[in-house]
Amino acid sequence: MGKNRSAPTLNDVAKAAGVSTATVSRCLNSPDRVIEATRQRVMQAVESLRYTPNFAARVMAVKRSFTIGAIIPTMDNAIFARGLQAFQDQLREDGYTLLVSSSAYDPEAEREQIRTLVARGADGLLLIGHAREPEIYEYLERHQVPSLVAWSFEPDATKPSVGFNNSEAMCELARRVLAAGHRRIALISGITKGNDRAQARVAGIQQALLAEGLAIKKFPLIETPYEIDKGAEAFARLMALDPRPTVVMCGNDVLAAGALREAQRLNISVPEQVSVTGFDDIELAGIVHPALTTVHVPHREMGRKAARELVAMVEGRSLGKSVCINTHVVTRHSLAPPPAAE
Amino acid sequence: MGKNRSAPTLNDVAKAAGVSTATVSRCLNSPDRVIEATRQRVMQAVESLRYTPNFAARVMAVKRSFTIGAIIPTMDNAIFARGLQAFQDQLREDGYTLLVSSSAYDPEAEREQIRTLVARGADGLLLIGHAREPEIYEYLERHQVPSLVAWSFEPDATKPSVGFNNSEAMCELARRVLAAGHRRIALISGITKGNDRAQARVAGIQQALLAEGLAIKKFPLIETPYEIDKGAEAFARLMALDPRPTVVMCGNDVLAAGALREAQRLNISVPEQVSVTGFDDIELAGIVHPALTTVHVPHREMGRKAARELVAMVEGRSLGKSVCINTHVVTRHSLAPPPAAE
DNA sequence: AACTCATTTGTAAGCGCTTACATTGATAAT
DNA sequence: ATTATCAATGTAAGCGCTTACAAATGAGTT
Repeated sequence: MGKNRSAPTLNDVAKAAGVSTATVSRCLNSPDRVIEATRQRVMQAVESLRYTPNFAARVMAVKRSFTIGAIIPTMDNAIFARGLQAFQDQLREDGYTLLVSSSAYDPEAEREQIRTLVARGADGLLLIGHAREPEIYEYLERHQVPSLVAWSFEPDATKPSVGFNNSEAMCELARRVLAAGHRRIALISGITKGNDRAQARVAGIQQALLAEGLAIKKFPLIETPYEIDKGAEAFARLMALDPRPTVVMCGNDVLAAGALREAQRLNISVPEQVSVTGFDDIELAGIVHPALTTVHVPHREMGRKAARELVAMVEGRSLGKSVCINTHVVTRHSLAPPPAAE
Repeated sequence: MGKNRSAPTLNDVAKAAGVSTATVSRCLNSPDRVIEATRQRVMQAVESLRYTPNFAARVMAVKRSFTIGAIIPTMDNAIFARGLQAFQDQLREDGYTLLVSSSAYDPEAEREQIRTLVARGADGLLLIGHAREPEIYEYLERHQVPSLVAWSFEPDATKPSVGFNNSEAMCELARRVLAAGHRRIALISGITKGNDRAQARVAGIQQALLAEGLAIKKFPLIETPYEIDKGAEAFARLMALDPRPTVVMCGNDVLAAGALREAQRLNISVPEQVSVTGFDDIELAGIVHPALTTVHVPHREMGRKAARELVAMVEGRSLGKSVCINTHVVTRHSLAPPPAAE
């Protein structure tokens, strides 16, 4: 019959089933508003034509996409993977699809991606961290796209957030470090510019120091991208310092893993000679040698809760409630008292 | 002025600039088909209204979405992250957006996702591995969506593929293992059902054994999901065997990392008492202790090349050419000759 | 029997954009 | 002066779907 080679449309199905397009649409979207007999006929046509509704057309018609966008700094390492997976799982349960893109920690790229996602009709957006040009929030406002911040908890910020208190978490870890007897602390932080999580973690350490009323007002601090090799490099530099720090706290587990690798290369034994700590408690933390003492972040819980809240916002059931996720220090083997010799 | 609260449309811009919608559209899509003066006026209107074109509308009008979909088995660990990142980077360079979703190694879920992506108007699809119901390929055919397989290379398969020869790669590694003197080999494989990569890797080992003309026709084999804990578990079971294997080859680095962790817990020293090998050479491989002897897969290269080829297919410049990516064994410390004592 | 009301289905408008085609006005060629 | 040509812009159809509203049908009420 020289059938048209292109994909079947609602119209084709309607013709095949001998009904109107409206009826077909109803069969697909609210089956109970159509009588059993016709529904069967329509469904059969759908089957035999292998019809798949055109999403763009649907979006245009209903002005909803059932899509949530997420812009994460990177997909390259595992930091965001677990939380995002949970986010997606919960979203799917609620009937939404996740669109992910990564900004490579570049604010300009992030802006671009936000625009793209909005243009694509995302019903809501998940953003990582609060630090962002106000203009972006304005844009989101104007386009009426609900958005939520994760990986950070700041109830007073512009946007609601589902996350954890980075500074407090790190502060707690620092307290343990101090309690172990360390006084010469060094820090390998992620790049703090435009990254409120990294900033807060540094601040957390300062806070702990202050609280102890110690004379230590400053400590060696290296900022570097969240990459294993960078962590290794930074560690080497720190070890060249005189006096050498007795503990190297790291902005996350990836940096810590790098530090550990370098320690091994330099024949510096951890934790006997130098202690190392991480942050995140990703899988890596339990695998490296020695296993990392780090801050455990319940990423999955965070992901799920963020999804629930964002969906509630999208569906108009919430105006955006912030949720604080509790972290805790997990003690493994990379932190021990400093060497006795002074 | 009681401005409409909803997002501005092409029409709004047109009015604001005092031109027709066609002209605005041209300014945005083919600026040279419009005179400088009007363009400026239009662009200004775009700016001041903070206009973002509606993607769905555009897709409907041009029947192209400049979107590529990818369905990967999991985002939960790093196996696919690097390659996918490279895939995305190259795609962006060519003006396409990537939509990722994960199937959790579930064929049914994958089918679902494929339909979703097609409905969303993906111009092309990236699939992992060849093993798949023919019905799916039929569906893709019917919807005229070009698709490409990655992480596997099989020039004779239904779909073109950009990947590597899993069986040959593993065979080469097995040869090294044999050359080191091992005869009691055990394998921790991923689940082979519906996973041609896992199957091929097992086959590669069998091949190596056969080629050596050895009497070893079978070897202990445990299939388990690609998770660290599962790798650890499997390793423990293998160590309980009598006679105990002198080497445990693993289906990928994640399983190997688990094996290593368990070895440490059991106080079995690697490689002195038992050797362990991985596959993939993800970052993890260099960090664990001892560092893994494994198969290096140039994931980034694969990602980029897959993107290039798929875009070429989408743009009608190619009918689908398969590309083989070369892997090589990287020698680190987890593989050594078996203990001398027999 | 006449009427009301609910249920099922159909009709057609409209979502925001692109683009084939029509129109306009200016310049060049005759 | 007249006409052909071309560049810049406008007009309007249509992409595939949903849904407000209308129409038709049938059951229950009085």
